[in-house]
Amino acid sequence: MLRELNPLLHSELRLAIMSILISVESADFVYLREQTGATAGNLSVQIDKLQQVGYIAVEKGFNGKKPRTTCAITEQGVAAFTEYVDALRSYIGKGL
Amino acid sequence: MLRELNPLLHSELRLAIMSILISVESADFVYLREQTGATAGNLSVQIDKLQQVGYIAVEKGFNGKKPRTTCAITEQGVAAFTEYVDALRSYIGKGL
DNA sequence: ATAAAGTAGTTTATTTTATAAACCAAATTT
DNA sequence: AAATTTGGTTTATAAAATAAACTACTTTAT
Repeated sequence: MLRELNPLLHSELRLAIMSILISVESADFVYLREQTGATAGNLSVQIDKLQQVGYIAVEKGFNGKKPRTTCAITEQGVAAFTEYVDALRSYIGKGL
Repeated sequence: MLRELNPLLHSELRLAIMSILISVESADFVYLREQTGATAGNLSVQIDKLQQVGYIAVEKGFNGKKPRTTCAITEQGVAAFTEYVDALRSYIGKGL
């Protein structure tokens, strides 16, 4: 009846990152920090985790002279996110 | 855009407890343990937390000679749960 | 009657996670 | 050239989740 919630996605910040990336092709570190309101440290850690499990792809390059970290969701990430959302349904019912 | 998720409800087990209690008038400890698959220790702790913030009411009585802990969601709990679900929508899109 | 096992939990300890604080390197501003 | 800002990472601390151990009975078997 109640499905299991992927603990990697069941975290406000990681969920926010995924939620943004699923609708946006790609986003850089600064944009994600602004949109989520997270501290840079926390964001850095959580991006790392999502990358390590293959839910997002991270590219480090430069924007002129400034470092620039760009993130994009992967196929695996889309699948995991979709399943997470589906599992959530078992908790919150249709009516709500 | 992305709403904040009540951290008290953003926990798989506490969410499960609330999800069950919102549709059931009342449920006892054993039923909750069975339905959630949680260990008794974890369940005990999380029930305590939900009670301390007033989201559920806990009654300790006896069923014959056996101790019996009964839980029910409160009005506050319903409100909090409803708002949590609403906030979730900002992360997962219309699909829900 | 008593030892063994089961029920219904709570408390304490351990592990995991999240968050914040401190730091680094380079670029920009004053 | 000092101070500040940008774009992060690393390390330390706080908070959570989980498991293990324990309490206090009750039931069953011997």
